[in-house]
Amino acid sequence: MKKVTIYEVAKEANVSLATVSRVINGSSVVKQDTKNRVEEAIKKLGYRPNAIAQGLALSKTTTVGLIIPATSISFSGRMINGLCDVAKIYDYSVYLHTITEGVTDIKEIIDDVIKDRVDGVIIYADKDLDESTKLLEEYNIPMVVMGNKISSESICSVYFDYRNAIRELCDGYLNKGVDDIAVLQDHRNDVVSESIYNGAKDAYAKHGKEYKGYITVSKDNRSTYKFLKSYFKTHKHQVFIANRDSQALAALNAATGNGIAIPEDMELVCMNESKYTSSIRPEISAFNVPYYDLGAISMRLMTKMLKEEAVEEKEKCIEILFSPKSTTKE
Amino acid sequence: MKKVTIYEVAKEANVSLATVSRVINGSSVVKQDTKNRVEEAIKKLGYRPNAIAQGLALSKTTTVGLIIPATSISFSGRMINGLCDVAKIYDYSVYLHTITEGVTDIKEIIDDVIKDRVDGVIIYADKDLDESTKLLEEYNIPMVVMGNKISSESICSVYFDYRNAIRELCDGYLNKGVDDIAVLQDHRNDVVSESIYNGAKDAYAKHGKEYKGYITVSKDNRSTYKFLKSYFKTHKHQVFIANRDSQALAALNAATGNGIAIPEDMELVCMNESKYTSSIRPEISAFNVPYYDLGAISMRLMTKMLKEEAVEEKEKCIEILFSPKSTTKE
DNA sequence: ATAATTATTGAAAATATTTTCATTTTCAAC
DNA sequence: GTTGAAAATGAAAATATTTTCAATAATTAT
Repeated sequence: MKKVTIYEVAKEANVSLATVSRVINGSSVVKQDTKNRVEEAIKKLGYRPNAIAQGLALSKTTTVGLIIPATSISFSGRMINGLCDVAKIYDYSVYLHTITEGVTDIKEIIDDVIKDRVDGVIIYADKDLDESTKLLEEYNIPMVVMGNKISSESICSVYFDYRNAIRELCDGYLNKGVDDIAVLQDHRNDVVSESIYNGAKDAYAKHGKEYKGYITVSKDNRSTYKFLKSYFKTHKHQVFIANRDSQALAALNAATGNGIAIPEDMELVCMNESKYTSSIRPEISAFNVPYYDLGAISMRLMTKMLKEEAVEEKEKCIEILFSPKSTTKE
Repeated sequence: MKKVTIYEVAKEANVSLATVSRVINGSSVVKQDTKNRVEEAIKKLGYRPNAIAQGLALSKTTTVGLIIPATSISFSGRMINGLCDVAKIYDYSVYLHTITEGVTDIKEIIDDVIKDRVDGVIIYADKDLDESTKLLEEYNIPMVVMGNKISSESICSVYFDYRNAIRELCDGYLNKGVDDIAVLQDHRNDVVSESIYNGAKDAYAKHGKEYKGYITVSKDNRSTYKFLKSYFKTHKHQVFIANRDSQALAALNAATGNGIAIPEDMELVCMNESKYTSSIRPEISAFNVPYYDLGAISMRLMTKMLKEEAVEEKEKCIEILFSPKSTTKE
């Protein structure tokens, strides 16, 4: 229908394309008088710059590709939100690509982002990076990895300090003489599990003990409950730490179902506070994991890489805070 | 660094740009022999088409803009997943834009998608559409609305049949003589709340009764629990229906905390089954809301609109299925 | 073998912008 | 009123593709 280009604007304002372009891009050299004329013409004709043509002319698209495992979206909505908010501030558009484990060929996604000529790629990877991301380095496409400590010439990373969080938690318990601490994990073999394991080990080592309280279950929640229901028939711990909120729910229900009172008989701690961990009773302790910040910081880092501002630290470790159950007062 | 264009490929294969373009786009007219030569050249040089230049030449970007309220991401991860999966099949790229209520100016997002020259826009809107989306119609940009029954010349919509779901649920109870059915809702005034209300009203009307069991609370979960904890001190219902899974959790905990046994004293039903509703005990009944399908169907509809295939129905209502608690066997 | 037809290929224009470099205008200083 | 410098502007090339239309090559029918 109506298709207004810079050319029409130029004609309307009686100037050249170059001048219109200068006005659009806020170049300082153009005279106030002509600037006004151009701006009027733009408004009158309803002109809107064409990002595609700009992208072609500049060989730069002000877009970034966000690659995220489908399963992570549910618990990382705030991360996406933070990322998008910051992208908006710096005028970047975000391409979204989801990975379905065992189905998606990551190589295809990489092909896509290269084809779309994104300026940078942000990827959520709680495991080692896929081989195909190497291609991005070859193409000199800056990359930010979220959720994992990985870095190289063109890669920055932002991740949570689970290790320290659980180290301090365990240390606190050990100081009080509480040393039967169990950690529940699914067998995903991700970096969070690993950090948690290492953090606990650290704390035990500090106290001259060996850590053995690691319990592994399937990642399916229904079977988590099932497993724990029978597990708690024969086991009881002083402290029980669950990674995901749904696992904490399962643990809570399985424990109370077996007559184990929370927190009297067993303290339950969840590594990821959520609206679910805060809408159950008895209240449980949880760590507040600032996902919004993860996304926001990652995107900010990306803009720095793209604008070639100084990146003071290529690896940003975000602290996660223990929020004891008392924060949720009735 | 290395920047291979169609021009280099042409030179390498000893053909013209036009021929390379034809090979890339799978045109049938090109001779097998030259086709092979071109394909070899492409592989040898590692050529990758530039979507930006294609976009400019074709005035069509094979991209769609996805606009979604930030708060919806957490419960609609599968929707995004379904949408992206289908987008991938049809070779569309997805731009993601999040709305933070009270903060984001939707007009700016619309400006962005127009600037990016997306071919279509898919928006999750559980309320009426923002005025600024009118601009998309002016620009003839096809639109699919998810979560709300809205349609016009250039707008299709896909939504869940909450109304019928709850109508049948209530009807079933009323048939058994159970008529004290309470519905818990936050005061978001969205289309889901409205459907639920209307569905209940329908059922009661069918039985010649007036529906009055509507309970409204704030949307903050902590206060939901708080509210219900005191509510259940003085009230008790035969059936209690919560919309969101977190509300169901709060209700479950508040009820049992007041000595109301679920399901013996009161049946609890959640309109949105999730991994949370299935990891709690006692088990509660819930509706399985196929979010993946919502996204997938919406995207498929979009591709139809963009390829100008026949769109047989502009409004697609997706059935949601009751999955009684017994499905989660221990 | 030749004309007619069909299949294949290439040249050039079109897509909407930015940017370099050259030109023109403005304005102060002489 | 020149001159010179600085400020403002414009012409044209560059960005990487697709597509139309014309030209050439191959094939078929005569």
